[in-house]
Amino acid sequence: MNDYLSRIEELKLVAHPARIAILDELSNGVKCVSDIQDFLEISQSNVSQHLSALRHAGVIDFYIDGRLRCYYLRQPFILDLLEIIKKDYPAELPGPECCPVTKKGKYPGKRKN
Amino acid sequence: MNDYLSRIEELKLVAHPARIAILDELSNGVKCVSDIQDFLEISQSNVSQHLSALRHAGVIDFYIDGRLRCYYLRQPFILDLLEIIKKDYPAELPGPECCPVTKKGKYPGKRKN
DNA sequence: TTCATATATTCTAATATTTGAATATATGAA
DNA sequence: TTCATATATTCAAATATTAGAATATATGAA
Repeated sequence: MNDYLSRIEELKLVAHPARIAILDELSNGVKCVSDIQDFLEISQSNVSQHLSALRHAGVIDFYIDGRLRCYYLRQPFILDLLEIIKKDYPAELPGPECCPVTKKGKYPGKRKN
Repeated sequence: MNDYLSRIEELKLVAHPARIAILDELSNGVKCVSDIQDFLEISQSNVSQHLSALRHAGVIDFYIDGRLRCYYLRQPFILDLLEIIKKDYPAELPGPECCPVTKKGKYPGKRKN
């Protein structure tokens, strides 16, 4: 229940184009900051800020190779998330029965009106 | 690509405890606003605002039964999202090889330092 | 009609997020 | 040492999100 809420927090943190792009890249393996910068069109400090936010949330982590920080994915949840972000879906779910023109129908719940 | 970005927008919109709770409830079938209010502990106008935001994004829709607005899920993507939000995951992914104490290792990328 | 119920909208204050600019730090090379 | 590279941090401005209060609207019942 608490875990459920923290997953929503994580979702919120991650729901950003640059962050998703970073995570998508990391899902293919370790990347250092400069390599991440190369395919993102944002400033160095901004890349760093995104990495920092993701790291503080435990979504990613890094190890060091000389001057390079080698970032990698830590949260398994992210892999599934990336997958469904890229998946194709039908335009919409089959709806409940209601008139397609007037959009009127019967409420199946117990509330009486 | 454009679709990919709009899915991230949708993710951002949806990454909120009340909205996830609403969508989770709707994933079990049609609900009218009052029934949604009953299990959420937020004001009527706030429920309405969340529903309005979700509807404008095409995530949900409604039909009418008298004074009731019967909301239902429209976006198939949301069902998969709800599923992974509730799924259990191992604490972390198997990391790349690096010293667990000093956190030092070799960068596998082509960048030379 | 009039009323009560169901729901939406508008406005506003509080708060959070995002970004760029400037600056700081750490490390390997010379 | 000194320097250049790789990366982080801090600050401030711009912007977006959230929630409550007040009010509006639509509908069925009386």
